[in-house]
Amino acid sequence: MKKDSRLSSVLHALLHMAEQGKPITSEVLAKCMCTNPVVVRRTMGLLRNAGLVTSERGHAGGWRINAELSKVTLFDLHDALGEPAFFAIGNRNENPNCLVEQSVNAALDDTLAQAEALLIARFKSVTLAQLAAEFARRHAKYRQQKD
Amino acid sequence: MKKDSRLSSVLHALLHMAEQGKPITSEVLAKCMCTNPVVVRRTMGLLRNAGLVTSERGHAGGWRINAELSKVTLFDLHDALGEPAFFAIGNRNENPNCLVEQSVNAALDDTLAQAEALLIARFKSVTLAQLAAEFARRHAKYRQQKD
DNA sequence: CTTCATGTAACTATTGTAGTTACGATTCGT
DNA sequence: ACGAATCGTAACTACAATAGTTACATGAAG
Repeated sequence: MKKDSRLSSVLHALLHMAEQGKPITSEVLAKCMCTNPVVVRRTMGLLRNAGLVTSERGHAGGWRINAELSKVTLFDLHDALGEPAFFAIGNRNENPNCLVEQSVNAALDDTLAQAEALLIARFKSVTLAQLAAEFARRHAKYRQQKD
Repeated sequence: MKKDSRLSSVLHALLHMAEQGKPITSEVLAKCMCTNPVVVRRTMGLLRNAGLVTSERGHAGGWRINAELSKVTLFDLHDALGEPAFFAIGNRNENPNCLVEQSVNAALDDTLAQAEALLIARFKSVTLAQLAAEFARRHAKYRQQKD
């Protein structure tokens, strides 16, 4: 299956929006992410439903962040996107009668649950503010190398 | 995307094969897993390529385990299946020029890498023998409840 | 009232497993 | 030698979810 890159997308968009004070249009975000404005609206719309961003139509319209960067975590974004599945592997049959299959499912479920718990814990611990700071570091280093 | 259930499938098949001394046909395995013999052959063929099972054609043919149960781990099976992707989420663009996107990718990559390391460690620590033992426990309990 | 934007529906493209059909290639029993 | 049982494999369809595209409606600002 094709990987879901929406979390990656919205993080990219949100950090660019954080840099700018004014609203950014779907058109600009789309160009910046090598895609189409409709895809941007569709994805950002999920964040709007969750109250994390606002959108305005017409002249000087666009998208704006509606939350403190230090209070929005990757988990919040993943949640706003509808909690897409983390894993590309899973059980063949979730409710088997076969005891063999039940044992197999239990073993895989247990392992995946641990990995998911780790992912969720990490997602909850990373904020937009931290990512913005990390970007600032990269940016400073880049400018330094350029000189 | 549809989840990859091949690891689950081959575990189920291998444990049934371990129970039986003689070869099991694709037909029987298929029935047991509610699928088609061709799907079984296709998937089990990957294990044969890795030397974990053997197949024989003709009368009294079928599939047989070709390894010690205590030496085959979930990792070995995942490897034999061609190391399918663990995750259903990922970066939009793996080699971006944009420094913002690089920061985002680095953060996600780091988190996913940790979860993947955990999965791999667990997969390496679980053997077919352990799963067979776990099944035996379930089986005993089930027979006890039935009495 | 025109232009700039978002909102949204509808359709296609993509990607990989799963399922199905068909047929070829072996092996064994008689 | 024949025929049935099995695997081997190609080719095609089904499916599911995101991504991409086209088209058009809606609303806000000048």
